Amino acid sequence: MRYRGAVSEQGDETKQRVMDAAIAVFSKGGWAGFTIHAVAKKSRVSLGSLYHHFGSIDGIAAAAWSRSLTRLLEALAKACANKRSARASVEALVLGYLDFTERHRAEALFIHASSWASFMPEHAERLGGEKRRAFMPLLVRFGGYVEAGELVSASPAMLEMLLIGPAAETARRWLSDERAVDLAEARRCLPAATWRAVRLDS
Amino acid sequence: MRYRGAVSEQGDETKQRVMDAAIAVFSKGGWAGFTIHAVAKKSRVSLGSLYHHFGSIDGIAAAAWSRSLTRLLEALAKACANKRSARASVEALVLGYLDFTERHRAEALFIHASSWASFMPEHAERLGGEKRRAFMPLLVRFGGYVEAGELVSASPAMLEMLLIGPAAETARRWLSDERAVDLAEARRCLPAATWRAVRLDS
DNA sequence: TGGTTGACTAGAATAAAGTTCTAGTGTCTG
DNA sequence: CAGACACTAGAACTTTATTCTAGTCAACCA
Repeated sequence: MRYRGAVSEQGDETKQRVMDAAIAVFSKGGWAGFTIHAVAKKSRVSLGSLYHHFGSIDGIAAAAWSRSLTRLLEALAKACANKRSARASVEALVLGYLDFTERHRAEALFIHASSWASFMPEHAERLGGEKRRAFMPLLVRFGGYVEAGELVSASPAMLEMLLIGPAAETARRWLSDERAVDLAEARRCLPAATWRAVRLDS
Repeated sequence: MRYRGAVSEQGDETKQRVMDAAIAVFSKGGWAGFTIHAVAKKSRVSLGSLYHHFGSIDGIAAAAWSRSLTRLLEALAKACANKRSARASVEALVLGYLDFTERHRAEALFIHASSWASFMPEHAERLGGEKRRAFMPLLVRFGGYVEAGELVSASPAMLEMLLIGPAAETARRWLSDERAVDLAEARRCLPAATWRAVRLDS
């Protein structure tokens, strides 16, 4: 009694376990340690299953990246969800990014270390689309503030750069060297600075 | 009559050619095509020489990354060099980043695609140090503006995030998909926005 | 109920990539 | 001139990614 539709629960569980293992393996040894054998061993899934589910080691990385990014964006959407003002939303977004980075270090590391341009063509396009879709709720929210004249008028893409640029750069640096950046200071400094960059009236 | 000090000109030329080849190879085929055999073929340097000069394929990537980053930071320093005001410096920095990205696409791609955390321990520490050193002139300049009360008071690291965060994020996006972001709009929008984020008095 | 199908698992065999090794060449230096 | 040194060369070897053959197991159906 294990079937439900075309894909079994067991297969799905296996996939989740593989992605968990991939992130753990990468987190411990970087690209150098990120081999399909290491992922197989860590997840206790055979090579055959790995290739059945993911097609290649890039496929594993792409799936794990995608899942991690989705989680990050969900966390950000949730962080802004109940905020009333544009300013509160912006600040919650920035803090949410920093929080996710600190609380889910391995996943954040994986997101930043493996930009989807690195997985070649086949994955790149699909992942780009997924990213765009996952970003939608945030774009809608902040697009609304632009319409309402509370944020600078700019294309969604530009707004995104201004909103997450400093937080993303900070996350990157912290992930590659925790001493390089003080997250506590970032939490104090970045939300207001980001707000200054995007608010409409000075 | 080819010697000058401990290292020959010929060896140095070879190294440069290898780094050029590495960047070209990566630019064309991403990580998937980035093999030591491909770099050897493209640069027309033998495997023996490659390993003599760089030690490993990671060593090649690290050297190319380091050289590219140095060039970027030199371009940024130059862009700010003759600017008098804090605002002009900030705006020149942002525009310089976007210009470098567009004019040296392959190198910019390499910088962003291979964050030094990816090359494991041995390279990571050295590269971190090199980056910090190369950043020095900019930190001094902008640190001066902080002292003078023209920029928000923040640690050098925080200031760096605010200054290059949005431009770096924009570069990343443009490099992975040129349609995703409009560089012309970025040039219009980011300098002023970055300035708003870092200027002291509102 | 017993055979067929399809998702999934398993790991040996193979192909591809990274690294090491031995053997040079040519130049400088004592 | 002889030894040391920087560099070049590519074959041999090792490690890693991928493919292939051979299963197991649950659902479905004649």
